[in-house]
Amino acid sequence: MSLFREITELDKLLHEPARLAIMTALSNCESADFTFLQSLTGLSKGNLSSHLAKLEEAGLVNIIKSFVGKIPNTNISLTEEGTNAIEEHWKRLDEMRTNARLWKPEIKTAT
Amino acid sequence: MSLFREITELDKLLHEPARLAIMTALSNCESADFTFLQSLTGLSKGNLSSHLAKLEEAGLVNIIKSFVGKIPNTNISLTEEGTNAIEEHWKRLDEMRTNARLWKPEIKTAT
DNA sequence: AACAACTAGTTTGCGCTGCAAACCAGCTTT
DNA sequence: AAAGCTGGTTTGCAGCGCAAACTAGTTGTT
Repeated sequence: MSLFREITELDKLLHEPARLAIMTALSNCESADFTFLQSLTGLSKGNLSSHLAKLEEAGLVNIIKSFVGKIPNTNISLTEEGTNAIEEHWKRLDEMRTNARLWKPEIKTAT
Repeated sequence: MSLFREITELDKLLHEPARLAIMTALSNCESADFTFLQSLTGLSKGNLSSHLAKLEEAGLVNIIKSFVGKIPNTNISLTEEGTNAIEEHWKRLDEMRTNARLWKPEIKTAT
């Protein structure tokens, strides 16, 4: 029961599909640049930009802007906090599902 | 890459934490009543009511109202469509994660 | 040199949605 | 008979995600 209640406390910041994809991707590489994430997720530049801004504000990602030759480049990586957060998030999702699977297939009432 | 794009096509109706919890719960029992779902999820009656209304509108759950003695009782179960939808949703989440895990831990660029 | 088109993003505006709070109807206890 | 349960529904608004518009600089093209 209690494991289920946790799902309603899931961090919306991480659970939003676009950001879940971004964070999951970042958790499996050292870093990625803006354009890579854009083609990975299929998001528009605008959406990606604002999602990244939110993740940065929350302290979950580091965003480093530089120039590669003459061309601006935005490199994104997880902070330690971000790494922990996305790991924890997937753990909660797993727990919810496996917890439900332990049920007997009966009719559930409140009493 | 393509598996990742799917995440941005995740059904928002199902992905919302409260509804994900409701649907996952229902997928592991024959049916459940309103009060059971409320204590399971910790949602207020108001929220639960409107979430269920949306799921019903979408044809994902059946809602049967009756009286148990003198007390009204609302019983909720998945439709076949609902059963398929939640199963498919979890499958997509799994695919995203496992796909990311296959990556080499390098720096990802667009080129 | 001037102009169009492209790269790499950011900002803005609005429609939708989830949530809390208010409300409703009937039952029950005092 | 009134206060307080149970079992919900409706309402209002704040916040969010998205598309479109915009910014800033680079690379052809003529």
